[in-house]
Amino acid sequence: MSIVKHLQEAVVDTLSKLYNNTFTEKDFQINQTKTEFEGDYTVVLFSLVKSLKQSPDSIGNELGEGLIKNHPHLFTSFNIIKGFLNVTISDVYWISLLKRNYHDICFGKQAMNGKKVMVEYSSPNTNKPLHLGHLRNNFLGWSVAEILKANGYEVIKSCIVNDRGIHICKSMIAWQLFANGATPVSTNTKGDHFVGEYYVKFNDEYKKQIKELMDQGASEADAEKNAPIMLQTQQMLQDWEAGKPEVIQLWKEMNGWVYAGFDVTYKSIGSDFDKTYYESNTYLLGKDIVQAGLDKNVFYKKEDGSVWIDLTADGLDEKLVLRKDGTSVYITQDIGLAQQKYDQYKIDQSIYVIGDEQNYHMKVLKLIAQKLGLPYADHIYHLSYGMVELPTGKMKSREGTVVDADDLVKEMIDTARHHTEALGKVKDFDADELDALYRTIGLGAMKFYLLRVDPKKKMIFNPEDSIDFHGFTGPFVQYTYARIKSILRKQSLNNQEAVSDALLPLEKELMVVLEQFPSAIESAAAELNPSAIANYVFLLAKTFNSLYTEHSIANAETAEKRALRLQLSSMTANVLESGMQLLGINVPERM
RNA sequence: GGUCCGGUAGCUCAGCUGGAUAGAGCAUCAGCCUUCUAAGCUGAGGGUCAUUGGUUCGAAUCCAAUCCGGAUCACCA
Repeated sequence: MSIVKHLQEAVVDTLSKLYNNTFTEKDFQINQTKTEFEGDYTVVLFSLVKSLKQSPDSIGNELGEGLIKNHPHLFTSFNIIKGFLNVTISDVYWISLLKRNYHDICFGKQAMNGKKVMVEYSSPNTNKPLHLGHLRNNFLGWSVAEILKANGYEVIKSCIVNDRGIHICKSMIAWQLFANGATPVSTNTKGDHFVGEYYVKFNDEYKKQIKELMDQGASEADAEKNAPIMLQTQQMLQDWEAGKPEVIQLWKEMNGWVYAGFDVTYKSIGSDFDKTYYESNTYLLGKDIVQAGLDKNVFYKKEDGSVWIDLTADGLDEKLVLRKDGTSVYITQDIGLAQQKYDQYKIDQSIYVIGDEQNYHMKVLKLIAQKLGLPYADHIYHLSYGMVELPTGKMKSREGTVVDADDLVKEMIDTARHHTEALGKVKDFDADELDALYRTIGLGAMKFYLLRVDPKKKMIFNPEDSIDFHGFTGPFVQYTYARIKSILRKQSLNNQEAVSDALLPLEKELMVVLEQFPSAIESAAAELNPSAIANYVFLLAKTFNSLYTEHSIANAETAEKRALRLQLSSMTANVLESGMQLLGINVPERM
């Protein structure tokens, strides 16, 4: 149980005894005491003033004395300043907490709770390579999965690959027109980049044709509709749906190139999935659900045969769920896929990591599921994240400002190499060890940079800041870990006399932060917010570094102090490692 | 226009279930390596928490209005 919970219970209990009434933890507030005052945690008394008809100071005195009398092992002293009751937690409490947990690499994690969650993330299109936005998505999805696991959930990571549709046909047509049979192998190009080039070529040609048609007097709308390359693409989509062998053959081949490329990228950033869905397999799902919805009068059919749902009563619009020709739309297959996920895994919760431009769509999806009375409807959760923008504005492929994932990874690893070489601390590493280290640091910096911001908010990716390895960054935390490990390699951490007379302020401060790790994991899971972990881990590293510079660990004043600080160091290293692991970031033993 | 999200230091962000003098990092300036890794530490300057009004003992935090920015409202996915 956390110290805050202990304190809440103690206050409730003491208030009840003192004032012969029932209280709950909602009747008062507990905060961490500000550093300028004496004490560890603070009970805010104002809310009690009215019901108890006493001044804050008098309540504080009675409560403070009661707390110490009833819980002498927990609290040692108190003071009251302007209506705030500052309570000091006993060193005995902190030291016994330390003793129980300093060697526990699972500190803060919950036992399995028997619940299953699916986290869907990444969800790439197979017509172009992954970019910076995908990286935010991937890191978020991975981290949220780890955070949920730490809270006792069984997690299934899934990915839906957008492998069909008009956009895929665009790359295919362009390849037919312009490639002369070139392949990734013949051009020595990574498969996803190779295909992406043809997607770009399509758009260039398309624009050219539109301009030609307009020069001949066509309206813009007509030109867009009648450009030969667009007509060819639409024909190809129909051929694909009809299963025309040579189209299917080309589609499979080009998708194969892209998958090979994605595999490399996923491997390099450490992403993987337990289950991959392909839209080419799922796009017909959901039609039977539409029929069931018609039977239940949740949906209605217009004269032309198209099927709709009226969501105007819920503040949304009328939405199409089936075209007049009977083919399904985006939302139809999403309902179908949601059903399939539930049928296959009997999941208790389904989390979708999708950008906030789809807030409306996900709202509609959930609402439709609810209206259909589907059992998983209430457990659909859209983890909506904001766009990643550049200091110059949005990324635009047209202007060539899209930050490619592979390029960025490479750049980060290169930067890590430069920094490491300049510092020259690991000259004895062999080539493999160095590669692994550069990768750990480079990826650590990148993941931390993208995860440290609240997912809901759009964020600015500043290339210069992102390769900074100082301050609020991944390498800062990694460095702190490596420093501790360096000490622990040289010092034996035998399980003895860690008792100390009194914790020094910096020792206590570190202990207080360490104690908050379980709460940090819990609230990160409740909010599905990895940035809470990033902030926590940074605070912990910073607090440790202060202690480290101020007090010697290996050469402490006494043997007891030495044991205490070694245990604090060990626990800090464990928590840093666990916390970073929740972000999908590795920590190096040396750097 | 409707709906949703955001606006906090020069920049990037915390803080938002109301609490004490609004916090970090970067950048700027001044210090600290003969001792456990200086990718570190200590300190300084830097704020009309978009604006206005309301609720209250107390508002960056809650409510309302306004201004600014973004997303979305496709028989695209």
